[in-house]
Amino acid sequence: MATGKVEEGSTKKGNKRPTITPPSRAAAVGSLSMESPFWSGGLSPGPMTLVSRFFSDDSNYQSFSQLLAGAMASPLARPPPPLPFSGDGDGFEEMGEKSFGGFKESRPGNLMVARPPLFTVPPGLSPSGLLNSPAFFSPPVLLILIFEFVSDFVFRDGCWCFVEIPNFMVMEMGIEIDSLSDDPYDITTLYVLIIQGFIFSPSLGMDSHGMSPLGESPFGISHQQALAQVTAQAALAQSQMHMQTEYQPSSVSAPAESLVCHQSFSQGEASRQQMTTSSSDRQSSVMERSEVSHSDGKHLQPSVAADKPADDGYNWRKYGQKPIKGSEYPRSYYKCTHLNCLVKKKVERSSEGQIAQIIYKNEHNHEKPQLSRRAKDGTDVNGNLNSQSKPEHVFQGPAGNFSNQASETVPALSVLGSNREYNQAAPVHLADSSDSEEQGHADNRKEGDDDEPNPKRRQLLILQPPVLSFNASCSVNRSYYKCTHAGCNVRKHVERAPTDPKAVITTYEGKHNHDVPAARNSSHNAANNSAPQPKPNQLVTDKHPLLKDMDFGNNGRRPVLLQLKEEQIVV
DNA sequence: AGCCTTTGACCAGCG
DNA sequence: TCGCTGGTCAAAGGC
Repeated sequence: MATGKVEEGSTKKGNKRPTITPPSRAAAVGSLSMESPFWSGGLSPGPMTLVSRFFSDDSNYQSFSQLLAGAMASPLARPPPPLPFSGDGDGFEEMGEKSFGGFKESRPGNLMVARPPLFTVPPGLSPSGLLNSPAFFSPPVLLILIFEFVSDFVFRDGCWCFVEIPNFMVMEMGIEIDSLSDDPYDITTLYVLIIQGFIFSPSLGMDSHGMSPLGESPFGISHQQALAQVTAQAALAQSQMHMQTEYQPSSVSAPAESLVCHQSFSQGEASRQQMTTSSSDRQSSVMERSEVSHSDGKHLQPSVAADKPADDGYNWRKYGQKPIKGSEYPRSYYKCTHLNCLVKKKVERSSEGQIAQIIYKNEHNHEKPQLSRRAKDGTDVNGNLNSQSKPEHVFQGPAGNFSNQASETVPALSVLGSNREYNQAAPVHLADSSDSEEQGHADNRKEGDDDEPNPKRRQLLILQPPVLSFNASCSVNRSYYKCTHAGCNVRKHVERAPTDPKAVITTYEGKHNHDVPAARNSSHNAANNSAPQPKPNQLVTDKHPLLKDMDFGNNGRRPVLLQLKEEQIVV
């Protein structure tokens, strides 16, 4: 595949870190054509291929939207889904036909870059080069940018600009481009594949093996590797949901606490980054929330590479570690710090430093510690019911399965993260999977005693992009809304962020199948400034502490919120 | 001061 | 019995 090559750069520690060289213009030009090798062989390109194309410097193919356009125009493409909502004149309410690279594609009429860039890359630096920077983009930041606004890069006015594209297009692309089913999980997978291509490849690329069917990705990470990571993340989220079943209406989605929370990055590295003011601020706002510090140059790796295993809500004390043959990462042994609790867990990491497996022994004989006090004194103050870990829970990464077995296999990734393992455990909550802070943010939801995860909830968990879960403490101020439109099952879950009473985490479930009730638009919108146009099954964080300093240029154009009926649930 | 991590040593099981 | 590996202990040091 001639999309680009991976070069090696050196890190501060002397480790080689791949850098990305954008593919040649010639290679990218043809990508616009349906007859191009991009689509040749009847095989649709994988996400990494898309990403590589996306990073092309070719002026004729510089927009991610165009990639999407190509996907939309694929003969395999399904008809675009009906717009779930009408916009606010911002360009989502209309579908039009535009021509890109000589073919027509169906896309919103005003999808073109019409507003100031939301994110700007300094001139002379392409997104690929930008992402090559050790910590320019912390995963959470980029994920937020992408998931929150489903954005797009275009080269404009000498800068790479981060602009907005409709969410549904990406979803559609996810289905068509990668020949994935219309299973939302697959869609999510694609999401993350793409994003991970942006974010994680430079570090993961240190391991050059792993050729995807499409060839080695220009990011040094194979499709399978990325998929494995995504799978693991989703599985982790699922497992955590399973293990931490809360008192929560089954129909209400739960934040995927663990997914990205395991994403780790170096705060110190971040602080050294020289970037545009806006981006810097945005990043720092997130970085400050992350306790993860990777001074070893692995900052760009998935959170799972963090020193601490994914947060599971309990406090652990490491009591030993053993070197593993063939791996530079030792196996770590942890004990639950709760008095008389015999639960232990061992954490094994892959050759890349990712958590490959977490094995639990015994059951907790206590409630899950509550975040705020737990981190301080280790006291379990949880007044909530909690479920017990099954004896011998086995959390596995990419190779694991999600089934509930005697040896339960659950995703180790995140991520996420000690909260550095938004397998806070990766939030996508942005916490890191460390047992302190992240746990502090970790969900303190009550664990249920039903061993069988609610199917719907599981689906929602997977559906949610592993990005915006903040391990909110949901024990208080947990409000639920339901769209009152006949036949519309969209629900909204609003909860306050644990760290900032002004911050609200809004989770949408479902997709509106109707237009916005015009009469309600203005008033409701005014009353709910935290009501972005809901994206299907997407976690939307409104003025969350992690985002409050982030100005995405979305002011004044927030989509109106559909009428929702509040379902106050008192726990 | 308390908690945690690190790390070397010890012990047990297994081939 | 020996060597290897897994699991644990406990002292030392850091935060």
